[in-house]
Amino acid sequence: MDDIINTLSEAPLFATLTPSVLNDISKNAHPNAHKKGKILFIHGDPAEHYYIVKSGHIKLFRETVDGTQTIIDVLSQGNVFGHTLVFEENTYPYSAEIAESGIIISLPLSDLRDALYNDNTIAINMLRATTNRLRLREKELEHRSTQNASQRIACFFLRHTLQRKNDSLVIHLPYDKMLLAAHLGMQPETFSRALLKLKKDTGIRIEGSSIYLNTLDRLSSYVCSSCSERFPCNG
Amino acid sequence: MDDIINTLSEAPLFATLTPSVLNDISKNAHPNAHKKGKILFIHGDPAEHYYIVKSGHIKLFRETVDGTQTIIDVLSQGNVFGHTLVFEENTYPYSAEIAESGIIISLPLSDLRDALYNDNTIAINMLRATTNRLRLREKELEHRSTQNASQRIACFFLRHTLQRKNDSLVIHLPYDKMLLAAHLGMQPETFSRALLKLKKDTGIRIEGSSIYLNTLDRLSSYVCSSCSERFPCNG
DNA sequence: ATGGTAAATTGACTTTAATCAATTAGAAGT
DNA sequence: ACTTCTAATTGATTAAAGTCAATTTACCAT
Repeated sequence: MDDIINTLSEAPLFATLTPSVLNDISKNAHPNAHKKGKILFIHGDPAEHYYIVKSGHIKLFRETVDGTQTIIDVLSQGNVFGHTLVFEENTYPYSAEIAESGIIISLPLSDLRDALYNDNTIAINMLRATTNRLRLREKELEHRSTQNASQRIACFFLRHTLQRKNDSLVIHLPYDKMLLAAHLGMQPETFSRALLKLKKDTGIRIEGSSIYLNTLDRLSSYVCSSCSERFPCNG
Repeated sequence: MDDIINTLSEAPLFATLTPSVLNDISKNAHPNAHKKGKILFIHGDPAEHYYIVKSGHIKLFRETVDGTQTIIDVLSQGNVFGHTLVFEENTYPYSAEIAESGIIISLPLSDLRDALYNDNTIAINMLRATTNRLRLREKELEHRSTQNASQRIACFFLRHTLQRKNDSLVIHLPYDKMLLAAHLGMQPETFSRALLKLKKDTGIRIEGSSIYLNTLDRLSSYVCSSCSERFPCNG
């Protein structure tokens, strides 16, 4: 149980909460091991739980009648999802599937709802987090019109290295290329060709799912020239 | 001053607030008439005010070094913007320009900040509003990959008629076609041709900036087949 | 180790939208 | 009404990504 509280308090959403509030929120938390392919919920299901990723990867997506999938997001360790459905009787606005096996903690929305109405810090934290996410989406939307396929891939690499805060210029793709392609809004074939072009244009080295960057400078000038923000951004 | 309070209370963000809180928030509100082309603030400026549109249209946008603009949103009567910068020392994440002359009310972020930390309902309202906006962006992102130019235009028409809640099947474009094209993420030339195609495909009638729809059915089956939501959606 | 399955790549081709250039239509101001 | 400037349309062409099909590669289970 301490373990769960620890995981919770690592998320910015809950970081600043008092131990007693944290306890309230997590009293009905359950960690579950899930295998790749497992569906957690489907777009339109009544929302009763929200989740925290302890390990593995989750794919949030929606699909049209004819089966075309769009990836909303791919979440990894520490990310929270489903918590925006805290209001009233709500349904999930997307489906969630385990993309890489791992442990997911589920928590009842009702507990969060209670805490939210009682404790202003939770509301403030959630507002802050949601605003950040909104900013990310706006930037993503910008990128879809100003950046080509190769640039979007390179942008992902840059953001990925910045997030990890390590000086290493080696990237190990966190999940397979098909999913990454979908996440970046392109076909696998396009991804493959765009990555090749990126290699030619910037001199990065590619070995399977390991990418070796030479310098961040080279990449950032390749990418960020067609973005409204300067490198390094808070992507 | 009553006038200002009225405008404020029409926004969902402030609708449920008590008169005394509303008063606190609006005590330093100033309505200003602005002409088309006027810049309210620029991406990167320190954020000190947020705004409510009383009339006219505001274009929120960002631009890359080479001058390419991306439209984040086009706001009209009743919309609030800039309020998400309520936290700490922040800078505007986009620029705002008057797209159609009108009256804009400016309010200091500091007043909102004070109210936000004191009154949980404001935080909750803002969270709700921001979550809705996030959902819209997610859907927009989906549309960019699943819908073609004609469908995106038709989708705009549908959402526009639904919002107005009138039975009339006549649409008067709220702002000029160049801006609408940019808002939908396409070039003016593409817009022009896509509108022509939409006319051929669905039999709508176009007279300058007036669009006459025959039925919503025809349009919605044309559009919503490549969307993950059924018509009518909450777009 | 190996056979089977899915991912990834590559090629050929099509579709869609962007771009460049020219013309026409419209609106605002004098 | 006329000038002027900008918006809107249309045409011709190019560029980018999607699609369809065929291989090759990588990985998992036995």
